[in-house]
Amino acid sequence: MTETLRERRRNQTSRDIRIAALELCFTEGFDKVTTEAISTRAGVSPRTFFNYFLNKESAIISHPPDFPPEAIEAFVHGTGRLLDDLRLLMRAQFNLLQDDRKMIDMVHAVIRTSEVLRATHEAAMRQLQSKFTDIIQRRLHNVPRQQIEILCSMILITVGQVMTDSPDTDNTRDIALYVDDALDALEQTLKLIA
Amino acid sequence: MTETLRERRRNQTSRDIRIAALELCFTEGFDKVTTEAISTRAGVSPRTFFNYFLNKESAIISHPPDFPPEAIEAFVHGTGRLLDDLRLLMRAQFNLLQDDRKMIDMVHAVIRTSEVLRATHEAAMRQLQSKFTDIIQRRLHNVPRQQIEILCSMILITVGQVMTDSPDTDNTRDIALYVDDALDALEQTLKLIA
DNA sequence: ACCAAACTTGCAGTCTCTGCAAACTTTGCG
DNA sequence: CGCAAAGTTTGCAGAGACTGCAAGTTTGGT
Repeated sequence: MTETLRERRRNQTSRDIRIAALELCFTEGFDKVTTEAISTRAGVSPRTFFNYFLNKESAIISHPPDFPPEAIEAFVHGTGRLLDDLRLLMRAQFNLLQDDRKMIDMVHAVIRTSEVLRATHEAAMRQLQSKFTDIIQRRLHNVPRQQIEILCSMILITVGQVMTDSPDTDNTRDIALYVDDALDALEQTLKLIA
Repeated sequence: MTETLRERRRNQTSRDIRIAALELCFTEGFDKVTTEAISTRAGVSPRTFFNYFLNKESAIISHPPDFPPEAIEAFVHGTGRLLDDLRLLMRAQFNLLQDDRKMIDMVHAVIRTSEVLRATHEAAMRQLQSKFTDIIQRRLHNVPRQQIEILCSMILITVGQVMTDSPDTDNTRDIALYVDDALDALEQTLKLIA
């Protein structure tokens, strides 16, 4: 088998805690929910909560998946317009999220209930950004890293803004459409400045 | 007189705490310093610390000053290239910081010692950003707010990146030069995409 | 069935932060 | 000056996040 019993248990407990946290925070707001309440609902001791998560925030915010390797290669060796190829790369990434769509929307709703949580979310995004920067750098060897960092910030900020601003999702939309909205908004903005 | 005794005392205590916090965190790192240590060094009780500051972070991070009104008007009714006029506006804002130059550099150094602090700093920047957006919106009535928000994010992110990335300051440089560096980097980046 | 490694739990303790009430200070006023 | 109102400081008790430790339980391999 691919997973030992121990691993399955561990994943299950982790999921239990995450879901307990998400459901509680969705109704009560992040700040009103104690780690004790989460642990109880998840059926573990408060101490165990901290064996799984570094802090209350990380039970809600999880790291986004990596970019799919084949999409990375396609981008790095791509020959299209930079923004168009970026769009493809990001769609590939977003498609990985399709399955957790419902959870992701809940997480975004919960993020709106707390400044701390928002900050944690942004920290997670920064990690994504650093991977993102590395990838773009591979395509644009000769461009100074600082500029690429700025470019990445611009893109991720825009995606974030679109995802939290957009009126409550109808949930039927393809999640990758966020990427399109964001990049369109970005292109409009660029015209503004030029 | 312009300030009553009470007000002067209050300002002085606030400054005492801020300085105690900054000095301690500069040498020990934000996470190693307790609110008790800060209070003791500032010569007040731990309870008083929280009468002055909402939390440990806010003793380090303070809100940036508002944009000077005359600079705002100049920008709103300006006729130059958007980015050039923005540059003037931001320089005017940065010039207000000139006096606290030394403290600001320390704050930036301390921010690097803690994720939490960085997050708090970004939250403060977000507030600036919202004022910034309002100002630009006044000049560009007909542009959708979302695009202006993106524009502001881009600029503030770039400034932040320049300020934290730039090799340790020589402290003699005009602080407003950060604005120039940032906007130059931004313009370079835009060329990349076009 | 048995042992070692992995996991869970309780407990005691540190730290941030809040509410409350008692003591003290400043201020405005007669 | 002297006194009341308003503003401030402080101590104390307590909630809640989080850690280290040690004792107990479960699992995986032999």
